[in-house]
Amino acid sequence: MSRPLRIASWNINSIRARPHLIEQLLDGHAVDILCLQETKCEDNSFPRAAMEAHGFTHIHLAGQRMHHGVAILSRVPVEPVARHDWQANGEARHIAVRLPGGTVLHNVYVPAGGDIPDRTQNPKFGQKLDFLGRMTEWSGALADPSILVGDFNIAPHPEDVWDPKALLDVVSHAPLEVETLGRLQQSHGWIDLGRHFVPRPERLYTWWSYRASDWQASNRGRRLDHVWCSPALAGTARGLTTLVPARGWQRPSDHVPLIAEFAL
DNA sequence: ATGGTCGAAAGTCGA
Repeated sequence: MSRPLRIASWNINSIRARPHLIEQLLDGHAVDILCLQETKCEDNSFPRAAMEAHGFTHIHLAGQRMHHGVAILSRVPVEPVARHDWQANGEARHIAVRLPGGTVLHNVYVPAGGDIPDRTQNPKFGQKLDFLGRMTEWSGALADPSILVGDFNIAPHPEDVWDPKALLDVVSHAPLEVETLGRLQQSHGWIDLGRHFVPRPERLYTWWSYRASDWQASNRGRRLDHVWCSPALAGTARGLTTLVPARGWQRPSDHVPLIAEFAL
């Protein structure tokens, strides 16, 4: 039997500003498929040749100027299947491909949602909830065995944040958005591989703010990035690595990569 | 402790 397929998910915070991070990830880890969020560039300025030089010859992009943007880079043949616009506003936040064998891989960048967890005071928070609501309608009708990765911008459990009390009224851990994400998870029975492999109450984070003077010493992290899979695929999941040291690399992203292994 | 730091862009804004 061939070795498991390694699928990485990473909010890179501008692909053009951080090509060195891709190099460093690939030097240390065998990645077959790389899902990126916040590429922040239009498709015609994506560093396609540099990625092809790493063997990612199958490149599928949903980018836009300045903000957002997602990409799936693959060494193995994959077929593009969808680019959902769940807000119907043109923002590039989703791309999906079909893997060999038929599993569909979805890469999503959920809206951050602004600062105040109340849609009447903060329309961005309402947009985040509505985005998740439309994802839930979509997810409830999903027939294919699927993998859903990305920056969900929500840390659902108390152990997913450094201080659950301090973050109760902070967007990313507010009860309303956590409940809304829970409905999305229930709509398909999604398996949260982060907690499948690192059960609570162990703490697990994937993001640390740039604003801390020493991210490692203060360790005020949040688990905003996720890999979910269909129940039918749970038995194929072989592991999920959260590459925490990447937060300490040169000119880092504020998010670290997740690397999931599937024996598909 | 309402600052703190990034990127894209050339103002600030979004994160």
